Amino acid sequence: MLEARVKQAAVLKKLLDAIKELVTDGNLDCTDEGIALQAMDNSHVALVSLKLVAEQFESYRCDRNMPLGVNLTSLTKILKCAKDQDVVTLKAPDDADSLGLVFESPKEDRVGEYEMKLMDIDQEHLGIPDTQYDATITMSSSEFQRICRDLAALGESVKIEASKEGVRFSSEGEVGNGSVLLKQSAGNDRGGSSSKNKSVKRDPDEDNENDDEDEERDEKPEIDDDEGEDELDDEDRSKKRKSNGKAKPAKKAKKDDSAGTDEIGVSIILEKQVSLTFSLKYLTNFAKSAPLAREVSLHMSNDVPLLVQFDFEQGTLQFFLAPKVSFFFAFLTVKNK
Amino acid sequence: MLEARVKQAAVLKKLLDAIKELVTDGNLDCTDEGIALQAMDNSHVALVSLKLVAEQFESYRCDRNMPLGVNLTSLTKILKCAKDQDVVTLKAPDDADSLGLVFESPKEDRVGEYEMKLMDIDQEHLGIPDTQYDATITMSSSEFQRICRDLAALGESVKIEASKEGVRFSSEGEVGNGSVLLKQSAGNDRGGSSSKNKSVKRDPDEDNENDDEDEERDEKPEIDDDEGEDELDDEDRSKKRKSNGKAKPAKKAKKDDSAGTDEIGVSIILEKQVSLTFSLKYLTNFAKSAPLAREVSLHMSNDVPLLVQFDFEQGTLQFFLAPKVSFFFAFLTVKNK
DNA sequence: CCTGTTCTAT
DNA sequence: ATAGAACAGG
Repeated sequence: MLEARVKQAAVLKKLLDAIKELVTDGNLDCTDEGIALQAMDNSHVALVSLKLVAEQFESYRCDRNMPLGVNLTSLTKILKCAKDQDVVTLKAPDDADSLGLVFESPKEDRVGEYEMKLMDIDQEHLGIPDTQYDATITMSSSEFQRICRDLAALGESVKIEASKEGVRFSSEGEVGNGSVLLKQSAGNDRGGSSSKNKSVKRDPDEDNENDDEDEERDEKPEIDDDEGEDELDDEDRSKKRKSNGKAKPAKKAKKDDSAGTDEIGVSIILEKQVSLTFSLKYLTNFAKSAPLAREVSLHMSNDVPLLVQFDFEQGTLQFFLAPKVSFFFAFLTVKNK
Repeated sequence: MLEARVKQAAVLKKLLDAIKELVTDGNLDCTDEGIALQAMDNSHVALVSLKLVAEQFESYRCDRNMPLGVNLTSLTKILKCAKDQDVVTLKAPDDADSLGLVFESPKEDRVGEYEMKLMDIDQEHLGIPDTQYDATITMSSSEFQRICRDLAALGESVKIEASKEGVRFSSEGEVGNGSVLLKQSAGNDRGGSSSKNKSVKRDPDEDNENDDEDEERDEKPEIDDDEGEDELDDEDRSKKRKSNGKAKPAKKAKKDDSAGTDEIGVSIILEKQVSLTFSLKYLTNFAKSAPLAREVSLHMSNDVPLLVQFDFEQGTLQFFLAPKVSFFFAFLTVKNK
């Protein structure tokens, strides 16, 4: 059986607001590690991957793996019946054909009990390669959302160009053209923009791109001084980012944040310059996850699907989208061979 | 002639927002006691009864009884021309074929004068029995609204079950089932839940139900200790509640409110357990009156129309709705025989 | 955290 | 025109 307790209904609500327009049905894969959902979007262009880790539930118990086929529209409706600060308990017996949800007000004077019918969903479990990306941009999620909204007013697609100076989003359309250039924050220029950060994530055997890395280094020797330290930096940063979901006190997620302020800034970890074009329709949809996390990271390599990732306290939400010249399925399967 | 002065246009606006969707036309029955409106809803399923008492107007004068047939949609339009704190004066000569409305800004630097055409409406004046109910639930009007909205997302109808532990609203539908249990507030458990409260409202000659009352008493002797006191309690409480409309300072309407806080809590006065099913479409409509009053009271007896009542400073707004097994008209006429 | 307001989408 | 969602303020 499954019994998972979530402190704040708000998290689940935001999650569903974030993905319900992209995916209408999906399996909640419940294991002892947590709850995951992975699904192609309705038009099979984008991939959504959600992970809620068991440790971050208030309590979590899952005796055996079970995929719970849920209609996300229905689940959204039911979650609307919870107040933001209600404690949510998800319950499903082993042979469940329905998912139980209990919403308890903090004062415990109000209990909502709901039961949602489940459905059988044939799950093509998609292998997502743990790719290394040529460029990783970390920025304010709300700024990302704003840019997508703004540019969507102009055109259908956006070109994202990442260089070490910054990242440029540009779009063209009937009424005109537009572009937004975000400069890398000063502080991040030190910690980011160079090659060492990524080496943390990179598999040691992927050496083919190291030449590029060196090239990049040569171009900016002045920012490579504290390389050894940065490896630690990066690990540290990602930890903090994770615990940073919507918690206000943990504002200085990056210790190397430019100003001592709570501003997020833009950090670019660049292996090599990339320039990719994506459908704004999808990006704006991804950007709806902004309420979940202060930061978003965009992971890009040329001719490879974009990864848009939101790390929040309870887990991670990832969106994959093929560039307009689509290698998406090739990309997805390449890793499994 | 009629000349009635209302301190705050906001009250009238909220009133019309509350009922205009249910009733499009109706007679404003003006007497020296105040202004009343009573009408079946458009589909003749629910009954709306509004009373504005003369004493609660800033000034009130009505020389002779006159029914003013108004189209509530038109009245709503005209009231939109008033600011919330404008002083409203309703004027109608004895032979009126139109109703005059004057909106004066508090600073008296702005005067709006409007005239609305009246219509002749054949008024079947419906006798509403002053029934005693088996269960009376008092709760936050906004919570009531919330619950109706939530459950309306699941199903067409709601079952309301009142017991001394609390009240349960439940609904079933395609996507699943849901229920909300509100526990009676601790403090209210003392004042409520027993039989004596209703004796305040009951006509002395209605003795047919007293047997039931005694039976109920025998079943729960432990809560009958402070009976004599409670009669006073109830009178006191209803007075306070009435003066409580939307006035923020008068928060502790119930002196026996559980916490000393400004929370409303749930109070249940139970003669015997009831379980009734109602159309959520109508309840959500009734719940639109929430802005008028912090509290709403639900009065129920088995197989008898529900009374949903909002008491506000200037008067009372009542809604009657037959349970899904409809004895409504039988109920309405039974008292007139 | 709730209320009131505004905007948008239907 | 209305109702829901997002936002700001208290």
